[in-house]
Amino acid sequence: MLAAITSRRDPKQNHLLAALTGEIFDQISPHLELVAMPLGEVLYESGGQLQHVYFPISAIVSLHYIMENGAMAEIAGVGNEGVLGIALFMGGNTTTSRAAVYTGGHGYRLKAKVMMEEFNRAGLMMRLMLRYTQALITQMSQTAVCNRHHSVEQQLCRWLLLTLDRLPSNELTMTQELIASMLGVRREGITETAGNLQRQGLISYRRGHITVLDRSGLESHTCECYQVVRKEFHRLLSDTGDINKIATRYESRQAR
Amino acid sequence: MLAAITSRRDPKQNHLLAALTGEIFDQISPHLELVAMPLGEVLYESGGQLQHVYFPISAIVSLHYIMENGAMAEIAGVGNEGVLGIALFMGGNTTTSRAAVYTGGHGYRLKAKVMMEEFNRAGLMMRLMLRYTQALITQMSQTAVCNRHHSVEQQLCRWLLLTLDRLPSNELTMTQELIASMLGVRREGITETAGNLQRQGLISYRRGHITVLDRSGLESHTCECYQVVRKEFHRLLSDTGDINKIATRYESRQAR
DNA sequence: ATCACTCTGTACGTTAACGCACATAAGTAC
DNA sequence: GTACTTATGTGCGTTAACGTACAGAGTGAT
Repeated sequence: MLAAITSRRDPKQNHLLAALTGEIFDQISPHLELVAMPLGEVLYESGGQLQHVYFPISAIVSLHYIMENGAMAEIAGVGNEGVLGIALFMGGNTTTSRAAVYTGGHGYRLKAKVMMEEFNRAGLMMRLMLRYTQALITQMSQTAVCNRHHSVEQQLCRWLLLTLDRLPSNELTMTQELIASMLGVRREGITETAGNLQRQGLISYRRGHITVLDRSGLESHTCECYQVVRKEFHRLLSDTGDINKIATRYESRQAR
Repeated sequence: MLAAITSRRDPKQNHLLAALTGEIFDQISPHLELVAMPLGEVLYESGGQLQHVYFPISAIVSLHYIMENGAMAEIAGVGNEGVLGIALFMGGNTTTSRAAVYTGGHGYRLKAKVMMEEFNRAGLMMRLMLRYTQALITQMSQTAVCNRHHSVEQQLCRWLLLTLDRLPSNELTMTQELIASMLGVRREGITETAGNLQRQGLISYRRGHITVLDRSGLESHTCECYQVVRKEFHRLLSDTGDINKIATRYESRQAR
C-alpha cells in the first residue's frame, strides 16, 4: 500500500526532472526530498534568501507581487512543468515577488547547494533551467499584455486553462475569492463571469470546486495569450533531447 | 575631430560591457561593432532568429508584444544598462516579443557565435548576462503589476523616469502618440495626463520633446513600481565586482 | 508666404470594471 | 438539527479609461 502511494509520487512526474539524463538524474536523485506543499504555503517571501529549489509534481504555485496597499497581482504560475527558485542560479538569490501554493499537493525539493553544484557544471541541467526560465519569461510577458488589454472573462479563461494544463483531472479546487486575488480583480467580477461560463455549459462549479466541461469552448472564450504561452513552453521544452545538440552549436572550442 | 567623436562612443558606456574584466573585454573587444540604432529600427521580430546581441550606449529599445488586432503593449525597455537578445543564451534563440528602437542612438553589437563562445566559458560573462536577465524579469513582472493596478498617470511617470535613467540629459525626444503606443493606452490619455504634469510644473513639452523639470516631483506621482525596478537593477548589477565571489560560493568542487 | 502634414487639445457619449452593501446558500462544528 | 462560518449572488452608484470626432497649433517643404 505504501509502495503504491510512493509509486504515484515519482520525481519524473515533474517535466524538468524527467528531462534529465540518467547520469545527471542519478547524481541528484539521492538529494531529492519529497515534500508536501499545502494550500497557502509560502515558499519564498519577497526578498527572502532561497534555501531550496522546488519541483512541483501535483502542487501549483503562484508567483505574485503584493503591493504596498495590500492588493496583489499574479505574475506567473508554476506547476509540474517547472521549477521554483530560478533566482538562485540567475545570481540574485532572491526576487521582488513571492511564491505561494494555490493548489495543494506535493513536490520535490533540492538544497540550494546541490542545485548550484550541478548547475555550475554548465551541462544539461544548466541548459534546461535556462530554457525553462525563458519560457517563464514568456508567461510573464503575456501576463503583462493580458493585464493591459483583455477582459476579465478572457483572463479568467486563460487562467483556468493554464491551471488545468498542470492538473491530472478537469476539476480545480479553489474559491472564486482566491481566483480573484490571483488575477488582481474583484471577487464579484469572477462570480459574474463564472456564472456566464456556467450558463453556457463551459464549466460547472459549487463552493470551491470548478469542473471544466468544455475545454475547447473555454479556449474560444480566451485571448491569444493562452496559446502564445502554451506554444512557447512546447517549443522550448518538448524536445528536451535536442537541448544539448542545439546548445553546443555555439560551443567554445578553444580554451583561453 | 573624428577622435573626439569616437571617444564619445566607447563600449564602456554600456554598463554591462563596462562590468567585464580586462581579460574578457579584450577577448571580445575586436568583435564589437559600433552600429547606428535609428528610431523605429526593428532589431528582432517576434519569432525571428537572433544573429547578434546588442549593447545600446545611447539608443533605447522597447520589448513589446503586438496583438492579433494590432494593439501593442510594452513588456520592458532596454538602454545602456542592458543587452538585447537574451533569448540567444537562454536557449530559445527567439522570443514571442519584438524589439524596436524608440530613442535613436548608437550601440555595439556582437555576433551570436562570439557571444555564445564567451558565454559557454561559464565565467563572468555568463554570470553577468544571467544577473541582467533576472533584473529584466523584475522589470517585466512589475510591468504586469502596473498594468493591472495603476493609473495612466502613474504609469506615464514610471515610464518617463525609467527612460530618463537611460539618457544623459533631462530631455526625451518622442511624441505622445509614441508613448501611448508603448504603454498600450490612448493617445488622448497621454495628452491629458501630460497636460496635468505640465500645469504642475513637473515637465514641459513641445511637439515631440519632453523636458523633465522636477524629477522628484515625478517620483511622487508614480507608483512603487519605479523604485522596485530601480532598486533591483541596482542590487543585481551595481557591485559587479562581487559577481564572481557570490557565484563561486556554490561552485562545483569535484569533477564528474 | 503658403501649403501640407503631423502633432496636440478638447469635448462627448459609452463602457468595463470598481467599491460597497447586503442577501442567500452551502458547508462545518457542536 | 442548529448555529456558525464561509462562499456565492445581486444590485446599485461611481469612476477611469475608451472610441470617436474635430479643432487648433507647430514644423518643414516648396
